[in-house]
Amino acid sequence: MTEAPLIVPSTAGPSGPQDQDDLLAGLNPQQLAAVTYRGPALLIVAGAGSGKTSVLTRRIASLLRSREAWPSQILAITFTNKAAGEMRERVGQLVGEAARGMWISTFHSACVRILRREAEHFGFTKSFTIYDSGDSRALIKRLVKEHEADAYGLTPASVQGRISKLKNELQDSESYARDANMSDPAERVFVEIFADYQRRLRKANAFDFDDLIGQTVYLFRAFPKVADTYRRRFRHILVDEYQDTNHAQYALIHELTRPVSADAPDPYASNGMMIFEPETTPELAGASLTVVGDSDQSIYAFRGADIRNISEFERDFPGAKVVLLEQNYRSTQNILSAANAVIGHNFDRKDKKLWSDRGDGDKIVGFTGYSQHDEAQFVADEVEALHRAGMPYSEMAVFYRTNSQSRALEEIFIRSAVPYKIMGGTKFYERAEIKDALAYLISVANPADEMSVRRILNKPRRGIGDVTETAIARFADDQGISFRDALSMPSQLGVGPKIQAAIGQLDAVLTEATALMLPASGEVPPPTVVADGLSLLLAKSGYLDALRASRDPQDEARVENLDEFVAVARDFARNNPEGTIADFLTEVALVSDADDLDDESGSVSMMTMHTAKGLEFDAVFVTGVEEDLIPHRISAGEPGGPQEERRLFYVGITRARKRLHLSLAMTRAQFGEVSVAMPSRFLQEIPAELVDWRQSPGDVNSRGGTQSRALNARRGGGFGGSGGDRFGVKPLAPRDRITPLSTAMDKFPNKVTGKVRDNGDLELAAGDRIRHDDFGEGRVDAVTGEGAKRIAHVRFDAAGLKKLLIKIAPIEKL
DNA sequence: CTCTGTTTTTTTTTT
DNA sequence: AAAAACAGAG
Repeated sequence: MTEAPLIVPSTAGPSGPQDQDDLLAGLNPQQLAAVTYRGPALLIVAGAGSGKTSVLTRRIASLLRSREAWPSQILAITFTNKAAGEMRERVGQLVGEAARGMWISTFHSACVRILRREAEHFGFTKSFTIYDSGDSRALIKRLVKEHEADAYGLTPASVQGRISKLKNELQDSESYARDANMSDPAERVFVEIFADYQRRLRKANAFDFDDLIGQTVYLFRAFPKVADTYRRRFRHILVDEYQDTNHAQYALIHELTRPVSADAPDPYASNGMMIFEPETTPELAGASLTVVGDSDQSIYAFRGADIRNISEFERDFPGAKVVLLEQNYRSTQNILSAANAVIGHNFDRKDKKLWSDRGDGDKIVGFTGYSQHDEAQFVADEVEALHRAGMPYSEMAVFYRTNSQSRALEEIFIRSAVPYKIMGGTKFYERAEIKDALAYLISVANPADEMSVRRILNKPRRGIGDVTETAIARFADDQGISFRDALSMPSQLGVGPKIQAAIGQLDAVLTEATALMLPASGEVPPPTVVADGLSLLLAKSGYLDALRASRDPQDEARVENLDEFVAVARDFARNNPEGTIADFLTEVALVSDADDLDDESGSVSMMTMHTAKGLEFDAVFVTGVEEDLIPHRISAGEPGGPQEERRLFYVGITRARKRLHLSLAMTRAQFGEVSVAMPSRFLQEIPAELVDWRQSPGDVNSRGGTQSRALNARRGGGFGGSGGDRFGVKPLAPRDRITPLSTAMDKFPNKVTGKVRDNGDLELAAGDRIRHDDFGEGRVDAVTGEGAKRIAHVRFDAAGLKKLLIKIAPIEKL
């Protein structure tokens, strides 16, 4: 099809073509096409590191500069809030103030924004709350118990998973019940729980994560007039990471890109997936849609991402233009060759080869440790070596498959005094004390949310237990009032006077906070209300006092966390002077792991490979490259599982600009039990000549002698039996030697070396000789840092240069 | 109702 | 190994 642009880009006029020159400068022909093409639908297939963010921002800037679109007509969807912020900033650099009116956000944030405006249409209020997966799990857990569903083999986790999956497919309990085998009692109970769950959410004036998308689609379909206002508004829709959209998100995009007809058609065609239907005479054509993605980087099938959304884009949008970006501007050729080789083993993909003109670069470094601690030590040493060679810590990253793997790395990093930060894991907002604080806020903002009120009922301990809780719930039911309102009449609950007083006290605090944060008399509260209200709640409820009075050392940290949370609220007030409590809660509910990545501090980033998507670093360490980890054991059974794992590994590899390290351990402790780990099958998919094995799986085998470690056992050429020479192993330079011979199998395996130890008072000075449990004897070169963070720089006789945190290192002065 | 000690489960990835 | 769930005493 010939691409006659619907709108000719940047014709004459005050904003002439020369305005575009800087936007188009330095682009290759494909990138140029991706920026300048105009038409109803455009698919940009963007391989890793092919400059897609730059293309996307320039495309937006180009639309704005040529006056083809007002900022308010642009909706750009990114994968994380962090990515959204970055894109806003980059567009801002290109077009200045015009960047303001655009919607650049995640699917979830955009939907919250729409729902807050339109919630009243279908029985919610604009102060609805958002349940994160922990909240919905708690609710489901209660329902499972009430329905005694465990008797049918339904666990909270499985129910939650199934409901989420169904919602991603835009199913509700009724539509599911129609096709389900209802003679199976387990199915019947499941449907009941699903329906109940939905009822409770509605009663609590709350949406879960999946509802944010699904209910927005429902809203658009049930209220075409509402949908039309958004269709008229957004004329250019751009979606990043399109390969990771699920069906609900796909449907949302379709709803938004429908043509708007002058006469709103009443019964909405329920088969309405075909959007360019000729029979209506549209008053306005559908919005132009640009999607960017790479099916090789689709790693979210487990949460409903449907790779067909991208692979069948051309069928869904007939006449769509497709642009392929294959030149990689990020990595060296060695890294790309490895990536290409790995991903080439996936069979059902369009062949696509990334290439680079940056030269071969360094070889990939491989290392096999005896244990996960040994592996971590390798990473720490290598990080230090790179840092000494001039690479900032912030340009290095360590990836792993599962969050639990971070522990061993963290231990060694602390001991080696390597600055690091962990992205994700137990997130700040999932800590119990923060969730408690949030529950207090929600109880004020959305009193209908019974879950939150119940949560704070006995936090801090007020002597209110199960019995009282049930009594309150029954009273509320009988009187037809909400759980929250029942708290205001403690004397009628039929509980003892002591407990009445406790309930009355809680009610008074909540009431006071409500008066402060949501003043009845339409006056505008100062920006700091959220922070002030939060402080008030925490202080007057006795929550902080209880923590301070406790002698559990963890509670000290909890107080600090709460202080930080209040600081977050103050920060929020500064950035959003008009932000309401609902805005604050939204922001908190939607922050993701990748979002709190800020590169201003110089520390090594540690994260899962999933979190790593969309990021890049000079040096990357992919750890735990073992069978049962990557590919993960659980994925082996799932259809398409191993393929998705391979894509995940591919994502990890392609994050690296200059140096890539692949490491594994030969034993790994899991569940508190040590087991033998085998090298990942993905390792043999990388051509041997690309990898410089410092210590190969074969080497380690010949020492450990458990069995044939199956790396490459079935490959004839290049790889072979257990002979280390076949791996091209180089002897380690003494300085880089990681594992002294004496610490081989017998000493290193799985020793939890980070046990409680306090050398706080140990005085060391340059010139002192010391002995270290693992590294042997050495001489102190220098001591830096203060107090608990004093660091000894030690030159070990056998193990080379190390940094040690004096307070906890297993050392003694000689 | 709360505290303490014991048993069981957990680790796949996330907006 | 650590967190969560559970059971029983006070």
